[in-house]
Amino acid sequence: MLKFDIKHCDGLARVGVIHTPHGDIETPAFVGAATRATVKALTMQEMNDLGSQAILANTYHLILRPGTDLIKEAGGLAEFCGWHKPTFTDSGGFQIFSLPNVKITEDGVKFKSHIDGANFEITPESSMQAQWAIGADIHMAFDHLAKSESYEDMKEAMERTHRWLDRCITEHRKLSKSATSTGDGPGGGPLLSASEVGEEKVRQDPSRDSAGPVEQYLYAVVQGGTFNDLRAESAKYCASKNPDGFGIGGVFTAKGMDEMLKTVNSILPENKPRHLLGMGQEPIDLFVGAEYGCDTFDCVGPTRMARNGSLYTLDGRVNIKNAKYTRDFTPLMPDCDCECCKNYTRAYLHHLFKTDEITAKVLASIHNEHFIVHVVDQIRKSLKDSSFQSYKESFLNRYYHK
RNA sequence: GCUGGAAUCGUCUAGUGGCAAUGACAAGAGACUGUAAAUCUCUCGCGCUUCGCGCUUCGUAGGUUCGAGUCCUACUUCCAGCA
Repeated sequence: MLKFDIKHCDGLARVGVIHTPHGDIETPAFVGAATRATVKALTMQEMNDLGSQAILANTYHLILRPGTDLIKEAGGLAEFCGWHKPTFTDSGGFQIFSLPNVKITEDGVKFKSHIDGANFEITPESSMQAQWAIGADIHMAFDHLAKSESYEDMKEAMERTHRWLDRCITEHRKLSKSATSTGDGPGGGPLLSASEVGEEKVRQDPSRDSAGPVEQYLYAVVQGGTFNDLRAESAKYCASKNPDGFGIGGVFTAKGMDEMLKTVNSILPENKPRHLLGMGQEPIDLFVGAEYGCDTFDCVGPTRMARNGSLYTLDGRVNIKNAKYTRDFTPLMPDCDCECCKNYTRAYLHHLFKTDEITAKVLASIHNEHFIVHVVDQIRKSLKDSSFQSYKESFLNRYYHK
């Protein structure tokens, strides 16, 4: 079972530590989105330097390219991409449901690769197998996203997610048993990573289904959309299955999120970590998420917006491509201690974006990722010293110009 | 000097009698939440009461025509070939 220590509580909010085979995550924490085993525009060294504690890769993308067998052969995700800290994988459910022409059956989902049109099928079982081959520390159950916001569709998606969760858990246990019974010792204990076991040993053991750590963990995913009765039902069901932790999925805006999280996180067991899937583009998402009991977050927003020239500051987002920054020789954010703000001016960033230099996206991504990671770090600190409410109020007032 | 060819929005470009005028780039602005996203959208002659209306535009000046960026004449400039 995944070890999660809670150090401090304040209402639903909590400060804790998730102990993974690749190290600890101090929570609340923002997890970098490394969909294709890379945080776009950034090296793992840069991610480490800006303070990131963990990354999340995507099973769907890695199945298509380079293929999960290749990642297994490489020694698992951490070895493959050079990130020797905690890793998550998303199941691929969310991506597949956003593709056109998907065929959903009770068994699984048939779809065409967005790259070359090749036919694929992912089932709860195959998603688990793929995630074990990738070998991240924490896996997400393969869930079903609703095709619309309607109650009927949400209910259907939630119920299928629950049935699929049962299959995910069965398959996960099977794979876990297989991993622990093939020579690497039962459990191996925390902090026993593939690299510590020894690359050669891992690579030469064809009987293992995973090249990652011997212990890998599964989060159930809570669905139910904006309907609190469905959320409650989903949280109860997921909790009853006793997974290692929980993903909260299908959330797209901070509006109404507080009530939803109150419902869900009051039901989920307190002693297991909760990951709010896909939220964190807006600082308010992180404040509300942490306040109402979420421990980790991931979001593509910070790096995507960085690549598109929209940069976070304490006074709100700045579109650095705007003409008004041509002669602005001040740092993007004077109080920021990221590599970008410490060394470069707005005018320089503006120039790099206008000339479409790769460095523009690199520096912007360093800043945005650092900003969001840092906001969550500050939330954690403020919860520890009981200054959360005042920090939240002053930050949000300034950021959203209230 | 002769003979061809060319001149259209900041730049390049489409246009062959119904046109405020095509496309690209540049420029200006906006969007982005478990990444088919280094992507996408909007504006881009001027002015308004802006799902429309008015005005002024395709080197310059005339002409033909109901109507001209498009046809004719002259001129200006540029390009190519020949002297």
